[in-house]
Amino acid sequence: MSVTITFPDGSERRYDSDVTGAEIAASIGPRLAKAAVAVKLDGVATDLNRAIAQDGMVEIVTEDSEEGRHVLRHSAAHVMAQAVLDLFDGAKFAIGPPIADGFYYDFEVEQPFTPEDLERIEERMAEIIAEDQPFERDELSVAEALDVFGNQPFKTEIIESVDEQEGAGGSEVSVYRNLEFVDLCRGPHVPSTKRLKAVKLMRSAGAYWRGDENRAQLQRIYGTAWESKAALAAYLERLEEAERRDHRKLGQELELYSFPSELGSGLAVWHPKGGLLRTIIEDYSRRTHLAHDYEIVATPHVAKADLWQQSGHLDFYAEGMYPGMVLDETTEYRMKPMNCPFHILIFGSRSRSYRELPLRLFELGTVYRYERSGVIHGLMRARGFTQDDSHIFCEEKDIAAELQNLLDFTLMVLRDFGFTEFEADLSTKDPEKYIGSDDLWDKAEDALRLALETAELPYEVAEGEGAFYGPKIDVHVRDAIGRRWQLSTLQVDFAQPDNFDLLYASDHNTRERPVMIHRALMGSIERFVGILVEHYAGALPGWLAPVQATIVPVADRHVAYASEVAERLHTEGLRIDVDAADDTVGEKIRRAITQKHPAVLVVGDSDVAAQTAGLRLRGEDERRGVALDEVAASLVELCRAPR
RNA sequence: GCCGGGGUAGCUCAGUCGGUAGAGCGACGCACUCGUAAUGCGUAGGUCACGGGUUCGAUUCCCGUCUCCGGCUCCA
Repeated sequence: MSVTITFPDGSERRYDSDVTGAEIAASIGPRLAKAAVAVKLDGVATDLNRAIAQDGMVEIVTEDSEEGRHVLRHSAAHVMAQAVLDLFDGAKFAIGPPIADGFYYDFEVEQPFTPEDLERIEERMAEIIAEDQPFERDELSVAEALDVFGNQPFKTEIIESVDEQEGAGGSEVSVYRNLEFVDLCRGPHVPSTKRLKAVKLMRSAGAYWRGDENRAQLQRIYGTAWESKAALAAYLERLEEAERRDHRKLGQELELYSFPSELGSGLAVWHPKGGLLRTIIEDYSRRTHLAHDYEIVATPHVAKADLWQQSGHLDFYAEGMYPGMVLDETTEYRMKPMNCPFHILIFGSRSRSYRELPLRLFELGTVYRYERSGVIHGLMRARGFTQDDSHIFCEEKDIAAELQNLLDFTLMVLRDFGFTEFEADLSTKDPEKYIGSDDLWDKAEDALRLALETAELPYEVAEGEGAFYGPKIDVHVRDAIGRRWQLSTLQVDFAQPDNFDLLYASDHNTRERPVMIHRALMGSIERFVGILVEHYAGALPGWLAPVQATIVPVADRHVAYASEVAERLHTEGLRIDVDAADDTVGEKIRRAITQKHPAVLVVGDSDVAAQTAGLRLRGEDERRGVALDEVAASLVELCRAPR
């Protein structure tokens, strides 16, 4: 008997029946055999040592692919559990999947793991790996499995719930053994533990069983595993790079903002340089909105609780709001967690005509949300922040055109700030929970889809993930080190116009309900600044840099000339500092560079004589003796705002 | 909110097995007047997060609060 195997390139080979993936890989080449960690048979990943009994498509999964690393990490998770069960008597193990860049395993143990425990576990894992223990697959009946895992309550629960993800499907469950250690698992795994060449434990943390905070709190250990020591080192370097870019650290070093504990958690103060950066961004936001036919409004930070009752926020969102302030023992006020009700009141302040629509109200609106203490993270997740928020009131027939324009506007803004890679999520109707007619939903979803396709934006549909009041698009960007951030959100809302009984007079003089679009492009100014700082590692482009150039006088006698040069450049609208401190030239240059200023000018005797300066642009070598006009032209070009 | 780990000078950190503390950088002063990523010397600067307890004595041990970090959960 023989089987015909088809490869991804379309070629075919015949093998003896019951050939294994390992043998197929070996028949193709020794390098492939060495790199193989699993095999995909008709798209389903399985172990290298399983016999293939029928014709099919075969793809060898190698350790340097994402799928291959997945296998490595899954196997590493087993080895970690094995080590923990070896070292900690009575430890119960729960689940241990591969995740992006690593893996984890959850345990129930007497005491939380200490850093020293992690070292011991890592050492034990190294021993297990060195022993080259084979991973062997076995299929057990439910009864057998319950017997094997009799003293493991989490495993028992998985078996009883017949969780296919964890290897328990139908009447059989699959398990993997290496030596005495056995775990429920769907596989596949590497053939033996020695294939794990670069494994490192990262940290431990609390986590809930099944992610449910009402259930047992387990101890999770995170680890990472890679195909080689070099790949592991590169990953650790990436983590360090992310740490170097941390906007909380850079914000302090560059004197942009801080979080005084006297204010309370999640509340930032903006120092002069950060305040300037913010102002530049806000000015950009206002002028581009005005240019796109938005009208700027302003609204207060508090409002009567009744308003939030009417908008529904107090029913659905009370936990996220600051508590009430009762005035005169009768009236309760709340900090605003959103701007929409205010904009709605402006719309409803008088009768509206179809001639005014779409009516686009824009506000840099500062809102306050009582985020749970554990989730606060610098500017990324704060309790007070300013949205570049707008509510667009339009006729049903205009939704498509409006969304189209809006998405174009959104991408323009994101590109202006230097982002080039975008991905979107389209969240659609949850058939269980929605308001508004199916027809309206279909129209809105079609309009969102069309807008995405016209903009050639790659997107994924999140089926049923829309809010009950309408579908939405979220736009994500990739930053300089490949991280994904959600920035913009465009939401269609069929509910609030109803809640507030908004009407306009149509061209037939009938009263019609407008459709509302909520949208924020940067999302929150605070968070946007945080993301920019991390994206640029603090080295902001010229137009955003609070100080665009520092002038360094070589000696005291050059300070006057330095000030003249600064004056000259100020007239071009440039933001220039003169560093007249009593330090060496080297020290002042170092200071300007570590402060990430886009340009440094050095002026000495020869520059005074020739009306020139030494010009050193970020990342470039210095040019000596550049004429001031050329310096000015060069800096103006470097610091030009996108619009 | 939950689990774990922290909070010592402006910053980064060391230290005190319970007897009220130290470095580097920064700041300030003096000298130097200097041409490309740290000039030298000196000085000041601390309720050891806050409140309570134990103790002859607490920055150190215990409890509580605030706050930060890493996760979990959450982000209408």
